[in-house]
Amino acid sequence: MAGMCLPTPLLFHHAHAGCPSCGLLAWCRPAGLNALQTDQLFALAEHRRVAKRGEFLHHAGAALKSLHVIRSGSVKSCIKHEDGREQITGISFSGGLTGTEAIDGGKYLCDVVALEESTACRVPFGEFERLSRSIPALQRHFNAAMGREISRNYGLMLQLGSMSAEQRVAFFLLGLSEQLASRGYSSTKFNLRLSRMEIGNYLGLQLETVSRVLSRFSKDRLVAVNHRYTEIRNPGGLRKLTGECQNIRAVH
Amino acid sequence: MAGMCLPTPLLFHHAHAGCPSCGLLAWCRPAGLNALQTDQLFALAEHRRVAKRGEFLHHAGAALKSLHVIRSGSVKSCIKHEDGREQITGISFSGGLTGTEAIDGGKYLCDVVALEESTACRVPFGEFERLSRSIPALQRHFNAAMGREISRNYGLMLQLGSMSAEQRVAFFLLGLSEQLASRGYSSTKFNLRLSRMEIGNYLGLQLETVSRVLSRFSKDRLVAVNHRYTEIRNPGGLRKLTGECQNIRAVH
DNA sequence: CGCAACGTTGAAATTCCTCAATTCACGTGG
DNA sequence: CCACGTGAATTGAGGAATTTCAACGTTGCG
Repeated sequence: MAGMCLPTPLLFHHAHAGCPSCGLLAWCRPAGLNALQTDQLFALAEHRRVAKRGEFLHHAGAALKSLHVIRSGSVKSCIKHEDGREQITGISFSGGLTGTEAIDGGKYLCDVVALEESTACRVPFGEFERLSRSIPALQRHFNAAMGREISRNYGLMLQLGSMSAEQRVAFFLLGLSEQLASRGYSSTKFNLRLSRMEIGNYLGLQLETVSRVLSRFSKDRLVAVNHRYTEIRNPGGLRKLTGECQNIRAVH
Repeated sequence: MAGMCLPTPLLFHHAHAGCPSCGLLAWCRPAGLNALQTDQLFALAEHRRVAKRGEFLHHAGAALKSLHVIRSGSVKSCIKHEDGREQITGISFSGGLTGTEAIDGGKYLCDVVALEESTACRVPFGEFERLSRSIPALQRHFNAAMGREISRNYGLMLQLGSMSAEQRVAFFLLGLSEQLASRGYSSTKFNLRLSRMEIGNYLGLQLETVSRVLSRFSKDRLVAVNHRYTEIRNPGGLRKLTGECQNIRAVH
């Protein structure tokens, strides 16, 4: 893991209406907010928080102050045990929301770490909650985002609970592909931002198993893999492996 | 599986202030609502929906109309695949909230099925959402409940991802014990409401494995098991097995 | 009583993990 | 520019844990 554990004093830029490809905007666009409401939400947030690979958006155990909406790049969320073991619980791309697991207890349960050069919008939760009361569409959208997180995890549990190594990896690749496609990237060719170990951790497998499965897929012409560069050659074949469970996404 | 798939016309009683041990009350009590607000919430809900073992609170795929707060008994939530496989994603007792996974897509993803004679309060989601805007404490509490669901699933994922069969079963029993204790039941002696198969499904194990692990625990005097009647004899021993991860609960 | 569902137990098969050796990519410093 | 070290990835072999298949006992219900 490249992550270093320093408190990270990151760069912030303050809100301005012209933030064209803002993650927060991407996040709230589906909410159907009008211009005024969008401005209100914008005024709340600190925009363009920049994090290099391995830097933390927040640490597990810290008091919940803000949620983060990913603007660009990608992050992983992971729970840490006292005994040092770690479990990746999610991977978020632009438009993704992190920190919701902290709302109940008031403390983050997860470390959230950038997987590459990434930017995020930081939304103070208290003020956000207050604002969302006066904007029904925002509240609605927020509830939906929480619900999405819940249902996503259900899918993941299905995976971890009852799928073979091959199925998990196939599922993972397809989910990634779908995610990237919905963000406007190629759905068939991409660079993995995760090491074999991280993938294994996410899927409940050992890194060697991940590697072996990828090799097998490679041999069967389902994918072409060169270290982290990945090309999906036969999505249908992968999908057949997973047993037609495409209705539940693996990656958010 | 005992569940039968008929549309279930269940009994309903309408709200009255004197519903003394109401699940909805249990749910909203921590929210710190005043008498008037409690009345408003009460007026919204249909109370004491009765379901016998195997009956459905709602079916996967149906449009989200209501959330349910469990009042007594227990229910399981499960996702179903097209290919027939099923995965239990949660078990809820009194005070538990179900249906949140439907908020995003507007459709329930889960079947919610009574594990025993149970009662629930049915809360129409649209009206609830509206009411919660005018009662900050309620909104807060609802967000917390959603967050709890999310963090609970993280714990479950940790379990499914990287724990041995023994650890999972130990974890499961301890979680159950803790849950029952917090509901005022004995924490050491209880009747499992789940078959071996259901437990296995929940934990990502085969039913035979569950049975074997329970036998082993029995031999080691960690528990005494007679079919579904279960007695925890040595909680410390179980806890040691799990590797001190008691901070994340397995059962809600 | 007899059937059906549940639970237990054993033995064989399989999957996945652990340990270990090797290669590859990449950055550093001589 | 090349040697070197480091971390990531691949591959193999052996072993452990879990699943699968199968037999059998128990319980409850029609």
